[in-house]
Amino acid sequence: MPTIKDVALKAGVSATTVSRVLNNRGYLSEELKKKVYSAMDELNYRPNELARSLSRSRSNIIGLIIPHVSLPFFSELTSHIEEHAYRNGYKLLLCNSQQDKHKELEYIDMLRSSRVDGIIMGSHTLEVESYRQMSLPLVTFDRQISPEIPYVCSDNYAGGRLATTLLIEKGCRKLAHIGGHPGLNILSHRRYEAFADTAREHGVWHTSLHTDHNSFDAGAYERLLRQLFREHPEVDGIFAGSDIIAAYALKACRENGRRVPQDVRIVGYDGIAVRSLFHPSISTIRQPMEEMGRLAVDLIIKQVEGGTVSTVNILPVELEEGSTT
Amino acid sequence: MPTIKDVALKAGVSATTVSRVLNNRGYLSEELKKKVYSAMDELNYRPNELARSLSRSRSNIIGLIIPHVSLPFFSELTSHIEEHAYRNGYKLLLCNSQQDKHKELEYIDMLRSSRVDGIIMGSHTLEVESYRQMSLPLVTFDRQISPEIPYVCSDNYAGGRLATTLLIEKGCRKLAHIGGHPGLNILSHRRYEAFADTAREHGVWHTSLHTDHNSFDAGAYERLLRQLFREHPEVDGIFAGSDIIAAYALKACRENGRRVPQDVRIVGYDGIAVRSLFHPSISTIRQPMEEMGRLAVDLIIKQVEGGTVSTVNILPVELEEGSTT
DNA sequence: TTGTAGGCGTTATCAA
DNA sequence: TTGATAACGCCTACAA
Repeated sequence: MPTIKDVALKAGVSATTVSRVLNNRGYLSEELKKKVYSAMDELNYRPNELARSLSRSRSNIIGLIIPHVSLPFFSELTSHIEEHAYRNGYKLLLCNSQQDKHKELEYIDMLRSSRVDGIIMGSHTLEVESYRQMSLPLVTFDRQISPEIPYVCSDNYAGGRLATTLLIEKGCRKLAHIGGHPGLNILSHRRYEAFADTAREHGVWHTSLHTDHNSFDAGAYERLLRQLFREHPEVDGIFAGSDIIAAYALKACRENGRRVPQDVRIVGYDGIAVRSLFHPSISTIRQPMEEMGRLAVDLIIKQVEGGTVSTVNILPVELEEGSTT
Repeated sequence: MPTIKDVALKAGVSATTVSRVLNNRGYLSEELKKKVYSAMDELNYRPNELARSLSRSRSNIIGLIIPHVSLPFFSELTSHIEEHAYRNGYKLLLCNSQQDKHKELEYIDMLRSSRVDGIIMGSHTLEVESYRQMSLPLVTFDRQISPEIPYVCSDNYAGGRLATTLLIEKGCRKLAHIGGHPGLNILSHRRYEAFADTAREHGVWHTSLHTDHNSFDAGAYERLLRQLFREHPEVDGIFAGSDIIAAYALKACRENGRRVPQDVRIVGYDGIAVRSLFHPSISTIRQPMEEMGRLAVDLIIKQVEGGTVSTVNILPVELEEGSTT
C-alpha cells in the first residue's frame, strides 16, 4: 500500500504538504492541490487511519456493547446507531456481551485498548464503579449509572401508563405484567411501576411475573406464561416488557385457548418492525429508536469534542394500536 | 493514559522488556514478569492497539458489510460472526450498506483506510472488478464474484428442491415462488432454479414473482403478493425467498381469505429465530447460520495468516416443518 | 537476558 | 506557502 511519502515523491512535494492537502489545512494553491490529488489517484492512495488515529490520538471509532444483536430491538437500534455514526465520520465496533459480566468487562477493556473515542452501552451488568472509572465518553441505554454518565431512554413511566390505561379502558380487570429481570434494568422497571400505579388507581387487580436471571431465553418466557395461566387463569390483560415477550404471550394464549383480543388483550413495548407480521398484529408502546440511536451517537460526539451534555435524556413514547387490544 | 514507557519506568526495565513480557517473546524470568505485570496493574495499563496495529501492520479487525443489520437474517448472522471473531481475537467493524452502491463503495474505502485485515461481504452491488482490485482477504455470502474470491452459502439448490418437493407432496398443484431481485444475488437465484426444475419434473404449474429493485422494502412484498392473488387466485403453494417474505405471504393469505395450510401452503427460507413466533409457525429451509458465520471468519483468518482456502463453501440446509405446510 | 535505535504512517511544531 | 523534525506508542532487528 502506498504511503504519504510515495504520494509526496510522485507529486514532487514533501510529505507535510501532502498531509496538508489531505486535511485541507493552511493555504494551498489550486495547482498544488491538483498535483497532489492526481498523484493520490494514480497511486490509489488511502491514508492509513491507524497512523492518523495514533498521531491525533483520536480514532473516530465508537464502541457499541449490547446484549445480543440478534434481538430485534437491538438490531434495529444498532442499525440506527451505525447509520448516524457513519454520517458523522465515525465507525462502529460491535460487541455482543450476551449479558455476561465477564464478557462485558473484557469488551470494555478491548475497546479501551482500541482507543475508541467513546462507548455506547446497551448492556450493563457491572458495578457502578467499573463504569465510572473508565474515564471515556460514555452513554448508556435505559440505565442511570451515576449522575455524571448520560443516559438515553424512552419515557418508560409514561409508556407503562399508556399501556395499562388502554387495557383498563378496553375493559380488562385482571392484569398481568411480564418482564425481564427487574434488578438489572432499573429504568425500564419504571414501566412496571406505572403499570402498578395505574392499576391501583383504577382499583384493578394486577400481578407481575419476571424472569429470574437476565436471560433473553425464549424458554424462560414460555415457562413464565404457562405459570401465569396456571396460577391466574382469569387474567384478561397483559402488559409485556417487549414486543417479543408480547408475541410469546400471544402464542401462549393460543395454546391455552384464549382468544386475543376477546379473552385476553395484550400490549407490548418497543415497536420493533416485525411486530406487524405477528398475528394478530401487536399493540405496542413505540420507542423512538431512530432518535434514540441518533441521540446516543450525538452525546458521544459532543463529549469527544469536549462539550458538556445533559445526562438525562428521556424520549417520548407513542401508543400504536395493533389488533391485540 | 499510561504508555509502555511509564510501565518500563515503574518496573525499572526498558520499554523493550515490557513489550516482550506483553507479547511473551523470548526468555523471561518469572520474577521479571511479575515485576512488569504488577507495574502494569498499578498503572492500569492497556497497550495501545492503534500503535500495535500500526507497527505490526495488522489490525485484528474484520470489516463486515451487510445490507441492513435490522433484518433478522443478517442480525443473526452478524451475531454469530461477531461471536466467532471475538473468540479468535478479532474485532468487528459493522457497516450497513443499505444495498446502496455508493455507500458500499465508501464503506470498502473506509475499511481499507482503517486497515482491516479482511472484509466479509454480505452485500454486493458493485462490479466484479471493484472486488478483485481490493487485494484484501475477502469472503462473500451468497455470491460468487470470481474464481479466486471465496464464498459461503447454503445449498440453495438443495433447499429449493426440498421446499418445492414438500409442497408438491402435500398436494399443491399451483406453485408460486416469491423472491427478491434475481439479478443481484446469483447464488440464491438457484433456489428458484430448483423450484422450477422440481415443478417441471412433476408436471406442476408454477410461476415466479420478484421485486424490481433489490429493496428490502416491506411494501414491495405486499404489492407482489396482492398481484399474485389477483393474477393467480388458484395458487395453493408458495415458496418464499425468506422467512420474512413467507410471513408477508401468510399475512396476504389471511387478507385474501385463504386458510394456511388448508388452502395455501407456504415454505420460507433461512430459519430465523422469530419464525416460530409467527402464526402459524413457518415451515422453512434452515440455513446453518452459525456455521456460515464461523466459516466466513475462519476463511478470513486463514487468508490473513497466508493460508490458502477453498473458494467454494456450500453448507447443507435442513427442512424444518412448522405449521404452514 | 536485556537494552538501543530505527521504523510503522501520520500529524504538529517551528523555521525558513 | 512549504519543508525539516519530532512526536504518537509500539515492535523488531541488532548489540551487548
